[in-house]
Amino acid sequence: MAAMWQCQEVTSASTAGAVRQGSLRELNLAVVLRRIAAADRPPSRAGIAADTGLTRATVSAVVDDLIAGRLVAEAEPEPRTGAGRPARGLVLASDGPAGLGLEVNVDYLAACVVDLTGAVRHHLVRRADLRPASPADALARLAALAAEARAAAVRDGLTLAGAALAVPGLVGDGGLVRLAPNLGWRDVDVPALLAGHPLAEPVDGIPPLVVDNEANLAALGELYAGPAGPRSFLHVTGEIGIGAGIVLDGALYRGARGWSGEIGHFPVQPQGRPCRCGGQGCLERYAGQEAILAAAGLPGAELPADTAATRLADLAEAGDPATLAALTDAGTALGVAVAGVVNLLDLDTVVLGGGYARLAPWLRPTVEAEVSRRVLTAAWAPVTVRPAVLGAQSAAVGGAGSVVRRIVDRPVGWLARTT
Amino acid sequence: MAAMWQCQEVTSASTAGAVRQGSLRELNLAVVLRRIAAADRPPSRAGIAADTGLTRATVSAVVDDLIAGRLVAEAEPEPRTGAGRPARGLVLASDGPAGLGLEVNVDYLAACVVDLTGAVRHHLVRRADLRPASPADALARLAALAAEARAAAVRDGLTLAGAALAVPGLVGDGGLVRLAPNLGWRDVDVPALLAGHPLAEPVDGIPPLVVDNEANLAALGELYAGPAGPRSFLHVTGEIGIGAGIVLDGALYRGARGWSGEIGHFPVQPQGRPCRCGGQGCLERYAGQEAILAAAGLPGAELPADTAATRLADLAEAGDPATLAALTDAGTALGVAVAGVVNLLDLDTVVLGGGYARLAPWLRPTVEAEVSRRVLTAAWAPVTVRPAVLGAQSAAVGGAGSVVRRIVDRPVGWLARTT
DNA sequence: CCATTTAATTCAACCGCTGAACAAATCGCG
DNA sequence: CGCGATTTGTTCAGCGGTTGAATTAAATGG
Repeated sequence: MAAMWQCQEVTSASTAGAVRQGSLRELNLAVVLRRIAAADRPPSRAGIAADTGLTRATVSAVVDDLIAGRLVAEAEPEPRTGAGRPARGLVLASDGPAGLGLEVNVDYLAACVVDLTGAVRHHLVRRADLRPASPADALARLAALAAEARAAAVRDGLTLAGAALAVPGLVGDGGLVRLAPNLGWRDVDVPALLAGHPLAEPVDGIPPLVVDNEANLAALGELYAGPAGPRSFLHVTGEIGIGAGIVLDGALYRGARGWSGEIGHFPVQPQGRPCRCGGQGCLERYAGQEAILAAAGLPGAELPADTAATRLADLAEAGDPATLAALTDAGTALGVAVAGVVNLLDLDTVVLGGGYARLAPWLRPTVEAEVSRRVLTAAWAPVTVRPAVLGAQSAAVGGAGSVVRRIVDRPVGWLARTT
Repeated sequence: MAAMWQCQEVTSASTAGAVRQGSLRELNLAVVLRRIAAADRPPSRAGIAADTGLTRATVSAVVDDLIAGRLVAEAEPEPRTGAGRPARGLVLASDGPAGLGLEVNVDYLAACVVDLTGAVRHHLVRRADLRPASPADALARLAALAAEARAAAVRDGLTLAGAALAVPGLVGDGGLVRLAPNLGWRDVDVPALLAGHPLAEPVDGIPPLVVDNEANLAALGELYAGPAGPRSFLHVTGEIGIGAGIVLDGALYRGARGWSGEIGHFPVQPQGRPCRCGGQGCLERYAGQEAILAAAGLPGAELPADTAATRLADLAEAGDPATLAALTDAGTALGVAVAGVVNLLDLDTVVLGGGYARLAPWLRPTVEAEVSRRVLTAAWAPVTVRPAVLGAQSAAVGGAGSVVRRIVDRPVGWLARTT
């Protein structure tokens, strides 16, 4: 029950559980819907039947359910192909359920609405320094922004099916934020602080809000962004701390306790600079925002993350030698860590996100150099290093995407709700 | 098709594929069989029904199929509990299918037979220096050993359902060993070299032999060894090279291309000793067998892995200061790497296997020290470091276990074969 | 205009789960 | 010793959902 507050993908109902009579329909609804979602052009019922091995009769029945539940729509203009009755293309509905993605960060609040097709329908950002604000105050402001986004979604005829909140910190069970150092949060019980707000009112016993680490949700955002993207990759988010979202075989890997991705404390210099974690030579001390700013000769200012990346990028573009050197050093440290991870996990793609997305032009060459030097299999299996396509805002989009993805993976949950 | 040669677990038939009418039975056979396999005492039909949510009638029908297929047997002596008709306990059959595990290593060949219950029924080891032998010669000797093991299994009334071969190197598709440096193998096509031998003759289109990396299979061995063991752990195999098998959520993680686990080139000292991989300061150069032997003042002898670990253990037990210092240094380097991995993947257990199993008494304290110092969450989520329960021979046992595990995960494959 | 082709629907048949009733086996209690 | 209580396992009619073939729908091409 507590785990429900944590965002988690539904891989398959049958992995562990028994398969009852009704599960048959439940599973086939998911199979057909996933096929429609994954197709690059609107597939026909007959095509789905041929691909999946189901009968055309079954697919028709399943599709009828999906259309009745506003998850699928028929695409009117179908591409002509040859002789025979023309197929009627099936697409994900763009007026059915949608997901609400929220983000609290050091210097902004964000809310976005993503529909079933993955399109970002609305995106609201409020810039504000949230460090002085209390958690209750920050969440109240976030709730107001969420209400605004919800109103916009309703105007579009969308129904919000749930929400996901991205937080820059460790999240435990029950939506409890154990520690968000840069926000100054510790043991903040988000659902309790939102009590009374619609976001916190369970519908059918399912809380509409999940709370998750921003690096995890940002990685999901990248995963959903490209339909044909890599299925295993590392998404590194560079802010004051450095976090990583790990996607393996198309699923976010959370770790035994949900605390995976702490790449910031990867030892890049075991006898090096001491770190607040108690170790020495952690990546964060070489490629974290503060380290880069310091090396670039900028005052150890309390710059918001976004501003810091922009400032560094401006200086780098202007050719400032200190900044360029700082970025080279940071890229080298990052490359050492990334190479270690790639050696261990055999990933083919590394995504630079958060502040790193903006700095990718300068970080990428050094990271790639370290990777190709240190990764054993790099010679005959190249590793791609690229900036995040969603940029710094991918956490909110990824959160919203995770909501709709859950519907695609288990449509029965949504269908049971409406009927 | 090529992937068939690679050992891979079957998570669930429905994860991707459609669910047809017959899949219902297929899935429920797996559900019931898994439940019997995972139970700590022989469960009854009624108990399984209560646990899974299936009807007693359904469970009975499914169990009948399983018994007819020699996968399950009724345990005669059932523990008395109270009033009511006594339950008839169900156990995995110990006279049905079995798996054959094979291993080629630098200084020995091994074959073992594991039955459905996970019991090691036979275990044959031939010590021999295989580096001078050609791959064809080594495989011929292995085939002879396999035939011996098969004969022993047949005498027990067991039916070999497949075989898995553990190799200390990178394995590609189609059973091709791309590189096994310590054996001196390069691009060795195992199925081709075994042509004509029963091991290489496909049955029902399924090749009976899969080839896999020894670190991967050893990790699987540890996974299967403890029924209540950890579901996510790192299994580090210390030999001349250092490999790791990564088990996440109860499944072996292979990486995007099947080459995960190269922890030997984790950068523990980025500006440190150059490594044959082209990088610098790789773990292998500090905690590999050669490095430890050199630090202990032993000649850079071409010792077999097993002998080297034994020699070092003997010296350490005798209190030899150079050896103790060497093991401390190696443990520190290993601990740095392990801490990095645990930070990244949030694992709760690290298993020391291969040669490290023998050296665990001396390595463990330093590894644990580095882990607790460097792992962020170590304070409130302890990490267990322990030697492999199967010791150095876990790869063959794990390979055999993976064969029977595949049957438990998808019993239809076996049942369809016999009927 | 009609044969051809492909898409989607309809419908009887069938597979396998469901639920309840029934038979089997043991314990408790008088 | 006998009988009710209790739990296990089986039998069987019922039913949900897929199957496969026949049918209708809608377009192309000669």
